[in-house]
Amino acid sequence: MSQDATAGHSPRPAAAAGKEQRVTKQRLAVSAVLDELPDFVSTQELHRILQDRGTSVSLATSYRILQSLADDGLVDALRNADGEAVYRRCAATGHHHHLLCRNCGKAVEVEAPAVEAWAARTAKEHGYTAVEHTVEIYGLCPECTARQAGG
Amino acid sequence: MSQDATAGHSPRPAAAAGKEQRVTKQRLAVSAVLDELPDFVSTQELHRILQDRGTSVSLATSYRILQSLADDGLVDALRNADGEAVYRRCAATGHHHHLLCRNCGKAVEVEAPAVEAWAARTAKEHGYTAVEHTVEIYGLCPECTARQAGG
DNA sequence: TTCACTGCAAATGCTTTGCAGCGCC
DNA sequence: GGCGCTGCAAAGCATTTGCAGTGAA
Repeated sequence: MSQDATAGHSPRPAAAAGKEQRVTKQRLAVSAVLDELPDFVSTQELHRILQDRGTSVSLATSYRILQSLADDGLVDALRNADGEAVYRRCAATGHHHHLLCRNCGKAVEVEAPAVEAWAARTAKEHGYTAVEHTVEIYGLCPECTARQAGG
Repeated sequence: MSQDATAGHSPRPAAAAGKEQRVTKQRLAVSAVLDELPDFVSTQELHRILQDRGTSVSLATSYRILQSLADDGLVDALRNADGEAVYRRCAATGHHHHLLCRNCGKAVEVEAPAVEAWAARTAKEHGYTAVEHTVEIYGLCPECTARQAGG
């Protein structure tokens, strides 16, 4: 269980060490994309988005910037089910979850106040702090359900 | 969107497919180790333990066996903070979720009847069928919380 | 006997790192 | 002008896969 700078929030004093953080266009580009995406993105995905915009940033640099941001607590970092590192801007603006069709991929955004409350309560019961959660619902959307029923 | 046998529980009918499961000494050895370990082990770790015991099993086979066990719902499978797949014998046989410490990896199994109900209701509202869901809560366990607060 | 399982090693894909040049401060 | 940042490509590592031999049923 080696645990270094991988996931999440290490509340660390900002600007404690002597290393300063330079403002480069690559860093701004990454930050801008994160601002616009409400959900977690993998580094690979973010890199692809940057390419689409023309603000191409090297893949290695994308990794470095995201790690650096996570290290400073400016973004949330965790792993998705595939084991990829995923990041999200820390501000919890419009937290929501997804209802996904496992056949056509269609996604519906859903809110889950009950789940939020449950997660918070459960975590507190066990003494856990700095809590965060992921919830995904997989199923067949109406169209795909009909298609499968039909034949 | 590859979400198959990765994290958590996919309630699937046991022994549904035509493939039978043969009882080999490798499979028994892996199963025996899992029985003795109360916590999550990575495949690499389990492989090392097997070597120490003399019941050496190939690394690739270890991967295959663990995946197969997880596929049959006989073990819990998820990812630790390093992105490694980790497995543990399923204490609770029923459907449940996890409360994970993002610092030390400690896991607590929790039940969430409210979440189950919410997921089912939400899916139905949107006309989704054959529903399944994943829920994970990440936070800092009491010990790690104290450690971080202290210094 | 049959065919799933196993072991080996090469392949895959995400992530990290060394090094030289560039640009922010 | 100094030094952190970037890009490139190769390295590193966990995990997967092809293939042929072995053993469970």
